[in-house]
Amino acid sequence: MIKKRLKARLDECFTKGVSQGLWSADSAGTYAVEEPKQAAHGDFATNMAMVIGGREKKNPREIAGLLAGLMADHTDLVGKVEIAGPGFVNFFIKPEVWHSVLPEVCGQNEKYGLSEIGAGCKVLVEFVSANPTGPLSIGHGRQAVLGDAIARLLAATGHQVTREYYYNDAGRQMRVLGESTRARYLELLGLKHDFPEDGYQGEYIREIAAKLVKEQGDALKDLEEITPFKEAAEQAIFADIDATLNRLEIKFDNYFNEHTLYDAGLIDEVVAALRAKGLVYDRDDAVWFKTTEYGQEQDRVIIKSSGEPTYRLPDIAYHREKFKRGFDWMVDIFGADHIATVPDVMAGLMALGYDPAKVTVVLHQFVTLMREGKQVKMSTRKANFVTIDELVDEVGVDVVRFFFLMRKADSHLEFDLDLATQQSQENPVYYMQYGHARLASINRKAAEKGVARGSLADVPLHRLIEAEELHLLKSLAAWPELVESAALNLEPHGVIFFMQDLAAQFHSYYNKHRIISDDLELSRARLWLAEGIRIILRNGLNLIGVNAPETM
RNA sequence: GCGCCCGUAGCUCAGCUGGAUAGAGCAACGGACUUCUAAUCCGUAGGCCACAGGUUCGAAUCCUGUCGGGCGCACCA
Repeated sequence: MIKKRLKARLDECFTKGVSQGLWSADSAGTYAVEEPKQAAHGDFATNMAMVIGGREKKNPREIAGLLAGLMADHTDLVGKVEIAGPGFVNFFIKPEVWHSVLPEVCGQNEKYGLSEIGAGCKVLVEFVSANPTGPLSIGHGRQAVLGDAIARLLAATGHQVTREYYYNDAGRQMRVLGESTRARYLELLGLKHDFPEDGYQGEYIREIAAKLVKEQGDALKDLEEITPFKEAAEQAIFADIDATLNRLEIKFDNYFNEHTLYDAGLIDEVVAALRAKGLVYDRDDAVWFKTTEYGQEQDRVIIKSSGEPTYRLPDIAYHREKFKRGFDWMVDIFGADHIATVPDVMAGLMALGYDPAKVTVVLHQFVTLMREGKQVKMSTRKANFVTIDELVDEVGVDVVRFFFLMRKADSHLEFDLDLATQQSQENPVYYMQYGHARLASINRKAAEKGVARGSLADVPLHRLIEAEELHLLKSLAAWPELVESAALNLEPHGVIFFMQDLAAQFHSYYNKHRIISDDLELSRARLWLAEGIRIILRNGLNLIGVNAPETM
């Protein structure tokens, strides 16, 4: 928030410099305000002089001098300006400016950090999208939490967010599911049965079959039709998935069934549209899409010789629907194993005249579960399959959410079960939660001792002069910008790193300085600072869907 | 063979829209609880940012190549 204010002043100076003929307008928008790593280099710095110098073949340090002169008009914000190194201009913000962030933070409270940069932007976040063939896996879990956090971030920045789950309850997978269920059903009745070659072997199928036996007895034993089995399985599995998502506090606004695309004739429409553009042809009884026109190595089949579409066609049709439904931005969260589908969908959209730049695909890499230093093997169809539900049973919702969000999506995620189950110092989740609990405890203590924070207007915030205090205030001021950048870049892990740093600063400060002391005025100022920190920790934890406990 | 992702401290990872002396947690070692929650803090140690070139005032960050790891490359999804 202070950074933005400084940037605005800098832009003013830049324009003034242009009108005074000090430099040309060419460098507009190319310079940046950044936070130097070294405290000695000021609160903020700009590379403007070096950028201009480079472009206009002028001495950067001279430009820096001119800029520093122009900044002399802004002493209300900047206390000291220094020219350093190759032409950096360093700014030292006045302490009272840092003090002024506290009323904003505390005044806005729950709303501090929210913004409207996404106002008017309708965005669709598609995630999980697992077909109902079994419980959610660890990989689905990462995707669910990631998608949910991204949706929360986008909503926090004013976007109009729709969360959607896309699934298909037809097709081969589901047929095998039905057959697997029937086989277990017959098995339970002690009848002859053939378990499908590639059937689903999980225990959950037996449970579904057992329920069928309980409810219907042997009434289904002579049925040729697998539909009742399939439907029973689908219903039970979806209920299960839903329950798991609920535990993780994840809700969807809409479930989009692939089937509706067929029913509405939209699949045929897409084929016809592509064919009309000459981008589709028939060969070997199949229908091919000329993806080579869009830079791919080979054309792809969109309708098999059997007459069934491949996954590409409905995927394209589905994304076309997203556009037609009026979304300005479409975010797809996919596992890394779905990389191959992305170029096909993009090509399809381009062919249909839509702008693929409006679709952002977030690919997340795989999760490796570690226990006692060794990798836990996860085979989808076999016995040692680990579900997200089991993981939640073992470590709890907060830890699962936090661990899944700790890494950027691009990184392989190593989930250390030993670390996650530690209810102690090593576990990073508790570090932040403990910070919040500690702050809440300070408030209780203050009340107990009869030390009221008082009205913010009357509190002598200028008493906050310790380096740690100013640094904390600076972090509080940076929160809204952090949320914005995490949202626009679809990177929830940024929130976690920020909060970890804030919690660390607070813990350190707490150990070094007393908040409640005999100095009543100072105590009040510090209590307000503490409240500001607590507000951000709580808002941040809410943003990633982790509890902010009052006590621990 | 082709495409995408990754390679940073012993381990797990930030930093990557180029900026000044590369960071955190864990593990190791040494300290701090009569005072607001020690699930905390302070200190020590730990680095050819995989490698080699290139771009420029300046590269962990951008480009090219090499090596290593993961994931894909169906008329499966």
